[in-house]
Amino acid sequence: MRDDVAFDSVDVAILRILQSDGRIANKDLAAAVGVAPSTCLDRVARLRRAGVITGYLAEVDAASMGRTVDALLAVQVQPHSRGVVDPFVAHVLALPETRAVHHVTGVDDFIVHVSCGSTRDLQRLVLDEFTTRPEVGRVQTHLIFGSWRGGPLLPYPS
Amino acid sequence: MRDDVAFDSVDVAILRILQSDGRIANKDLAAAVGVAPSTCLDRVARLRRAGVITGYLAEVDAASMGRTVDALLAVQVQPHSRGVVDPFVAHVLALPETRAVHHVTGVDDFIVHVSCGSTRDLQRLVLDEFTTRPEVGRVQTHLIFGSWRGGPLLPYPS
DNA sequence: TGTGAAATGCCCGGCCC
DNA sequence: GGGCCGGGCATTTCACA
Repeated sequence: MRDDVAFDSVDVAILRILQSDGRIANKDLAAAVGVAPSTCLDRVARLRRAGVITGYLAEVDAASMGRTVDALLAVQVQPHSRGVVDPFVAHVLALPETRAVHHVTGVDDFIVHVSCGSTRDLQRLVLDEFTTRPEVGRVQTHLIFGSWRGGPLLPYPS
Repeated sequence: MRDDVAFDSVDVAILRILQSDGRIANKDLAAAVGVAPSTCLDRVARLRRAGVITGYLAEVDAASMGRTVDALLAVQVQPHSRGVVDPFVAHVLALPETRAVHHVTGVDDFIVHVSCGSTRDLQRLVLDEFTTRPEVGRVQTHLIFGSWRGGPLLPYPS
């Protein structure tokens, strides 16, 4: 990012491991990538400072949080101007059900990923928080049967 | 998950903080939620064992990895049977550009989030890895202008 | 919840490429 | 000279009472 330096094989190995285990001990990470612990610590700190690693976070099981119904909402917004788009995004991000918002090209303007407790909660969410808003046109609800995460993000082309 | 025990305010506070800083020192986490470090450590281990916390991971800046073009691909698959769906998902998950796959209801069967290096790479990806496959029907490409993540996942209803 | 031993993180030096 | 390696101390973790 700030440092547009190329990554060597050690950096790539570090990035791969840290994306699947963000809490691995530096000692173990160093052993896994084949450098001394002090060197490994320096590499990780460098990647962090350069903005390549943006943060660390715990992943939480949605079902444990009472979220059994996931959906993608395809939303049309009118007019498609900044004065309307920015408040809409802010409103959606403030909802406790919102997992992610994507501003996209195509017939629909936004794809919103939400997690609800039931289909009834989902219905309430769509009716009370989306279709009631004046800037919101059509809302198409796509229930999610299942989701999978891709592999770690590595330098492109791989 | 396995332990369907209710969360108290300390658990919720822990889960909120860990979802934005997965590498916080146990000592600091304990101070932030207002319990002794030993107690806090036990709480976190309990949440981990119960399957509420599923893991920890580092977040990586997509631009640093050379991914400047994100898109959502809406894919129709025929026939919509397990014998076709499972290999399709496996194929998509094996692509280095794939960030996430959602199996959804509606006109389209899958929404695939991909990160490419350029629009040219995106074109290649769609043509070589999706539309060439016999089970894949229409593929609609929605470029992503911008994305936002929702807040931490907390017990529902909040 | 508080304490203590073991382990870890991390700053420091010198060294080699 | 920039990055890599090993030593030493402060900090943290984690089992125990």
